[in-house]
Amino acid sequence: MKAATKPNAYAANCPTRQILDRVGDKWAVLILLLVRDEPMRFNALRRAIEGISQKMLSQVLKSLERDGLIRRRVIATVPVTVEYSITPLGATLSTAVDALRDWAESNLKEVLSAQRRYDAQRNSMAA
Amino acid sequence: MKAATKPNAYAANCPTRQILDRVGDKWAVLILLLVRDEPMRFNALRRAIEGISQKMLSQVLKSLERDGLIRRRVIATVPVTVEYSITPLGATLSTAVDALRDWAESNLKEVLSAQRRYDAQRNSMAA
DNA sequence: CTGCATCCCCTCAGATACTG
DNA sequence: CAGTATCTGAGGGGATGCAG
Repeated sequence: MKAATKPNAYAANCPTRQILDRVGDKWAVLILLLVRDEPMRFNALRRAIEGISQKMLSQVLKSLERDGLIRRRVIATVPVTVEYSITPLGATLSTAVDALRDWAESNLKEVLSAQRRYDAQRNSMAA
Repeated sequence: MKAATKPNAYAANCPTRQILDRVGDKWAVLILLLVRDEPMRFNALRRAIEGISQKMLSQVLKSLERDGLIRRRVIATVPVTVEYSITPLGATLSTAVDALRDWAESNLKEVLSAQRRYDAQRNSMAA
């Protein structure tokens, strides 16, 4: 069809966008950062991440495993134990995510004040 | 209630999560990277980003402006011209986003092959 | 303990039509 | 050109109950 010499991130079909979407997932990034520090069990993750439902957790874990970012290891105990850990691939991604989180923590105040300024502006308009 | 000494990104109320969510937005990042290269007009953005609706574009532009990441400049021509450009704050964020996009482009193949492996595994199970 | 299946709500985003 | 307003469907995600 078209011989794109380099990926166009703005095209709908661009696979890079798939990755970006995954990173944008509400929970995926949090899970990634948690299991990077140490392998974690299902319910440990559930407790660690405030507000996540069991359905979402299991769903996101599955897709992260599918993408090769985390590893699922079943230990045949009674009852069964399942441990999630990060893969080398996932570790490289988490580095990029770190940069993002750092930015967020560093610039949070500035963003919040920009929001206040914007809202104040709008309110004075309305009045 | 609790005297958190440092922000807990896993807590529901953590404002850092707000930022992460914004970055995870399907369109926001694309817009940010586009206007960073050069100031762009509304319809130029619309054309550049395949698949975005005019409603979403206007909505995302507004929230990016609210966050202080882009700047909206109205030029009093007939008909009116509106130009969107990146702010210094937005530029620093876009740097972190670059790292992410680079990761995506570098590791896309590996992710896709991990997905294929995972799916093959599941199919053989089913059979 | 670690999940899957179901129900169900409610938001998000696309389509369409209209305005300054 | 640069938006806003309204309607509507699709689906993301929570709650609950059951299973290996």
